[in-house]
Order: sequence, then C-alpha cells, then structure tokens
Amino acid sequence: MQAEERQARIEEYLQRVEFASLEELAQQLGVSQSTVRRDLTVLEGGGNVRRTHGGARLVNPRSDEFVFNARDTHQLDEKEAIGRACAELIGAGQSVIIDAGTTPYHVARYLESRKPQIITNSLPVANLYAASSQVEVVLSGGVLYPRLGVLVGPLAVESFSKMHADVAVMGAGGITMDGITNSHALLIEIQVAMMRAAQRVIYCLDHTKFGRRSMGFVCDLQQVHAVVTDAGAPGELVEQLRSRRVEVIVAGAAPPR
Amino acid sequence: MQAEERQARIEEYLQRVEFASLEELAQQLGVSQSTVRRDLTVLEGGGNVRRTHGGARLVNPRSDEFVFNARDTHQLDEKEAIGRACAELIGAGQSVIIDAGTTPYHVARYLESRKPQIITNSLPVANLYAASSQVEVVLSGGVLYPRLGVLVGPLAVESFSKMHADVAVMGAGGITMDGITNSHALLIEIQVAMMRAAQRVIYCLDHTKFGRRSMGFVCDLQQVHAVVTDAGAPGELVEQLRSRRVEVIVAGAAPPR
DNA sequence: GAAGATATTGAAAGATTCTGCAAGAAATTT
DNA sequence: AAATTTCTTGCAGAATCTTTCAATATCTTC
Repeated sequence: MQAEERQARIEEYLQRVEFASLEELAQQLGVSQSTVRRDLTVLEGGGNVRRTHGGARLVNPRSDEFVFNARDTHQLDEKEAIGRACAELIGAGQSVIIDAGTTPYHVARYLESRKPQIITNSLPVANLYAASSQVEVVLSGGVLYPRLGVLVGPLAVESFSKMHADVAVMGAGGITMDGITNSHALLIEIQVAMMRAAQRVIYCLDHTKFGRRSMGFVCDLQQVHAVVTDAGAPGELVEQLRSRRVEVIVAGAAPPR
Repeated sequence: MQAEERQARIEEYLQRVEFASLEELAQQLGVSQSTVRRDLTVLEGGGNVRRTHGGARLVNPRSDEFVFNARDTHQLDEKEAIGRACAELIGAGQSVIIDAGTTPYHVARYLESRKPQIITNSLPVANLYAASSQVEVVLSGGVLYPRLGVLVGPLAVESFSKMHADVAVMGAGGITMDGITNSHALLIEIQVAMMRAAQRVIYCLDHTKFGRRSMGFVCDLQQVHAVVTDAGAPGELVEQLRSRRVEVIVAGAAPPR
C-alpha cells in the first residue's frame, strides 16, 4: 500500500473513532506499528492529528461553552506563568484586590498559600475560594454582567471606593507608553476605583497586550507600580517602561506539557 | 485505558457530582489512587478542577449544590415543589430579592421564564444565571461566608437597605405563631434589610420548619405576606396562620423522578 | 534491462514514560 | 498532643517510544 493512502486512511479512521491505539491502527492497516508511528509523525505535522502515549487522537477544536474558558483559550500557558510569578509578589496575609478578567483570575489561583484576603468583583474568582476556609473573599456588589461573570455598575464602584487594600492585581486590554487602556467602559470606572483603594498596583498583561491600544483610557503609567508579563513581551517596550520607573517582571516560560 | 481519556472522564464525572473522593474516582476508573492523583495534578493545571484533601472538586460548578449538600439534602422533593409553587406567585419582569438558603435557591431555579430581575446575596443563585442574558442578577456585596456561599457583613446589609424590590423570597429556620426565627445572627440582620426593601414578603418553609424555633428572632407574622410550604405542614398551624391574615400556599407533592 | 543509489519497511535494543506500591512527610481530626 | 487520614516521593516493573540496522522495494542512471 502507498504511504499517502495509508495516512489518509488513518485520518479517516480517526474521524470516526476520535482515538485509536497503535495496535488497533497497525492491525487495521496490516502494517507494523513502526510504520504507523512514522505515519502518525507525518500526520501530526499536518495538524489534524495528535500523537499520545499509546495511540493518536483527533485534535478537536474544543467547544469551550464555559463562560470563562471561552476567552481563556489563548495564551493559557503564558497566563499561568504570569499567575505564578505575580502571586510571588504578594505577601502573606495581605489584602488583595483582584480585577475581573482571565489573567488576574490565574493570579488568584496561585494565591491560596498566601492566605490572603481577596477583594474582587469577579464571580469566577469568588467561586474559586467559595468553599475554602483559608481564604477570606469579599465580593463587591453590583449587577452581574452576563458573559463575563463580572459585577459592574454604581454599586460595584461604590464598594471599592470605600475599601482599602495592600495590592491591586489588574488586567487590561493594552499597554503603551501613553498608559493603560481597556475596552469596556463599564469596567474602567471600576478599575479606577480599585486602583485608588490599593497601596500598590500590579498589572498582569500577556505579551499580546504590549503596544496595543484599546478604546478606553484607564490610567497613565505613573499610577502603575509593576507589570508582570511573559517572555514574549517586546524588549524595547519593557526597557522604556523600566526607564519610567515601572517595575517589570518577566515570567519564565511555562513548563512543557 | 488511555491517560487522556481517563482525565476526560474524571472531569466529566466531576461535572455531575462536583466533588469526588480519591477512592471513588479510583474505583470508578479501575486504576490505583496514585494514578488518579497524577491525573488530578494535570487537570488542576487546566484550571477547572481543584484538588483538596481527600479528593477533588470542580472549580466552577454549574450549580453550587455542594454548598448546601452538607447542610441538607433532606426534603429535596418538597423543596422543589415549593420552588415551583412559589415561582408562580412571581409576575413577569418583577424585581425579586432571593434570600440565601436552599429553599429560596429552588425558587430561583424556576424563575427563568419570568425574566425577573434577581437581587441576592447568595453565590449559588448568582451562578445559576451567570451565563443567562434573560435574567438580570444583582449581587449584594459582602464577605463570602465559607461553606454556605452567602455574602454577609455590613456591606451586604447596606446594599439591601439601598434597594427596592417587588417581592422578597425568604427562607428561615423555623416558624411559630410568635414569628420567624433563624439560626445565624449574621443572616438575620440581612434578612431584615431584605424585607424592608421589598413590597411583598414570601417565606418558603418546608414542613419541618413548622413549629420549630431557632435561636434568633427575625420578625413577627405581621411582616409576612405569604408562606409557601409542602403537604406535610401541620394543618392546625396553617389554619392559625391564615387567621392572622397570612396567605398560606401548600404545594402539591412533587412528581416522581 | 541491469547495477547502484535511495527510500521504505519491520524488527530489535536502548531510552523514556506510565503505573502501582510502599515508606516517610504533611495535614486533618479527635 | 496523639491518632488517623491523606499526600508526596522514590522505586521497580511494565508499557510505549525512539533510534538503529538490516532487508526489501523503488528509483535513477547508463
């Protein structure tokens, strides 16, 4: 049999079963497992098939119906690395404001050991520690914004303007030398209140946010004490930020999966 | 079995039960606990699963039933019947305050078709409609009370004292001719604020609450407009309540599951 | 069409990963 | 503080993967 034909048949077969073991494929095609392995390596290069220990499986564009996963699928590894790095900046028992958005969410995930007091307007973050007695969670009031699970509106703004915290862990849509920008007008007002309530402001921004400018202006760089990003951030902008006395932490690459 | 498949099955299983012990998972999958541990470590990296001492639970449960499971899985059928009956008392588009606790939670479940505005201090209720654009959810602020998923404290009280609503759907620990009682002092203050904010007050109480008296006094019967209960409620007390101009609705028995 | 070069295939050896077990460490409970 | 449960770590056996090599098939060149 022809190599190409064989590979086509493997892919076709996988379309039906989603996953197949080496043995299964070898028997199905009447060739040795070695050959199947080689074919799979080729197919993997094509992108539709992924090898696993013991076989191969179709790459399914996973339909992330879940509210927060939807935005999350991009730069997941980077965000996790940022989350870990940023969590290390938080001292034990501090009160921490956590902004809504996926990147701050990942920071919150790594915060449990610090036994912090978390103040947030993000429902996912609150759920994270809903059953934990280690972490005290304070939720701002507000109207629940459907898809994002964020509390917004005057009640939310008011909540934060009455609070005080050691640190604010923020996310945003973009950062340039002109400052921080974000897309949702509703969120900006809250972010401003969060920053006012906190002694120290940390922005967590993956590299795709660098040099990007969203519609709404949040604040200029003077109000930002630190930025945590990943290794993909453009070195030039990082240097410029540092020259403006913004501490920039570049999280190491995520460990291989 | 394949590692990936196994992990997918763990996550799937957790979607249903929200928490599972190591032993349970190991038995379910026919592998050792060590393997389950390792799988959980991987899944935890994905963010949807969280390890705990003795097992694992879902981070963003669809319905936070687990919060209540500890307290009462009792009278589930009755509570569902009460939920349905009470939901019928709510008009379309009304603003409804939903108290924390399992019985009001079941009312909220049947409210979607009414397209209400829900005001609550209960995290499980908020999660119920977090992804729905049909139902507007307003969450009071407050400190998240660990096991129950309730927002408490001055911020919560304050939130409700500033609001207005058509109806308040309440739960409690007990009802007698002397009034409503509840066990948690922290909750009572909030309940009082809720009732003040609402035009009409409905208490949802399964039959075990009748004639029972908890530690803390909430309010007397004058402030209660209606009580929804199930068929097990003692007829005598029901009559007495009616003689005091409290409307009492007895929900029919729940259909078999 | 034949001889040599190249590619493909299957099998075996060594490297890597996965799994289950057990001992010591850590956390939780009484 | 002791006792119990649960977790981590190290290890050995099994399964799987990669590398290597010989045999066969295919291609190129004359």
